[in-house]
Amino acid sequence: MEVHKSEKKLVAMAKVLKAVANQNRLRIVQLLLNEGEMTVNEICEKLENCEQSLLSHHLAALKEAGVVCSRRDGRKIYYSPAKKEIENLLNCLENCCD
Amino acid sequence: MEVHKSEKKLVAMAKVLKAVANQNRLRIVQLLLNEGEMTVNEICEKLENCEQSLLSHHLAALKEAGVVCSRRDGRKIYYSPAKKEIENLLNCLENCCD
DNA sequence: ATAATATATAAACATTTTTTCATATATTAC
DNA sequence: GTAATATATGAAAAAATGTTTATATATTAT
Repeated sequence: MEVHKSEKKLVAMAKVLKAVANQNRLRIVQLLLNEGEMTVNEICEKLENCEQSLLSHHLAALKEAGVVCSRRDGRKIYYSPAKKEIENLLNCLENCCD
Repeated sequence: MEVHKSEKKLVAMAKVLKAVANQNRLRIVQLLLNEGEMTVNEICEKLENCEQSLLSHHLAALKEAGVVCSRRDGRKIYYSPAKKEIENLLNCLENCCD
C-alpha cells in the first residue's frame, strides 16, 4: 500500500485534519453524522460553551475544508457532512483511541 | 453506527488529530508507514526544511499523542508508527482528499 | 417599510502552536 | 577522561488559531 503522497495531496490532507482537530469542531461533525442535517441553532443548542458567532466561525472553517456542506431553507441554514468518507475517517479515528 | 463519544474519548480523538494535523508531522508519519523504522537522522534527511531540533519537537509531539513509538539502539533512536490503526486512519484520510 | 429571526462577518484580543537557538544528555570511540 | 555523534530539551520569538464583541446581511412576518 502506498502511503507517501504528493505535496499537493499532503497539503489537502493536513487541511482536513486541521479542520477537525479541535474539540468543538469534532463534536459538530459527530453531531451531524449522528443526527443528519441540522440548523446552526440546533447545533448551537447541543453544544454547550459555544455561542452563535463562534459556532459560525467553526462551521465556516469546516465548510472551507470540505468537511461539511450547507443549504439554505428560508432563513435557516442546514449543515451536514460533506461526504461519506468523513464518517469513515471518524470511525478510523475512533479505533485509534481505544 | 454510533458516532457520538464521551467527552473523554472526544478529547483523546482531538489529541491524535492535533498531532497529525501538520504538514511536517503528517509527512513523518507517512515516511514511517512507508519505510518502517527510521532514525531521527534518516527522517531528517528525507524531510527538507526541518532541522534536527524541530524534528525532535515534532517527534516528541507525535509520541506523546501515541502516534509513534521509539526504541534506542546504541546512540541512535528508531521511530516507527505506534499501532496499525494509524495506517487505517491515514488511508481514510487519503480517501477524503480525492 | 419596519421588526423579528437566523446566520455571517470583521476586527481586536487572547491563547496555542510552531520555529529557532542555545544548550543538555546519552552513547560510543579513542 | 576527552572527543565525537545522535538526539532531546527549554526558553524566547514568531506565527497561527481561537474567542469575543459588535455589526452586517438575508429572509420572513406584520
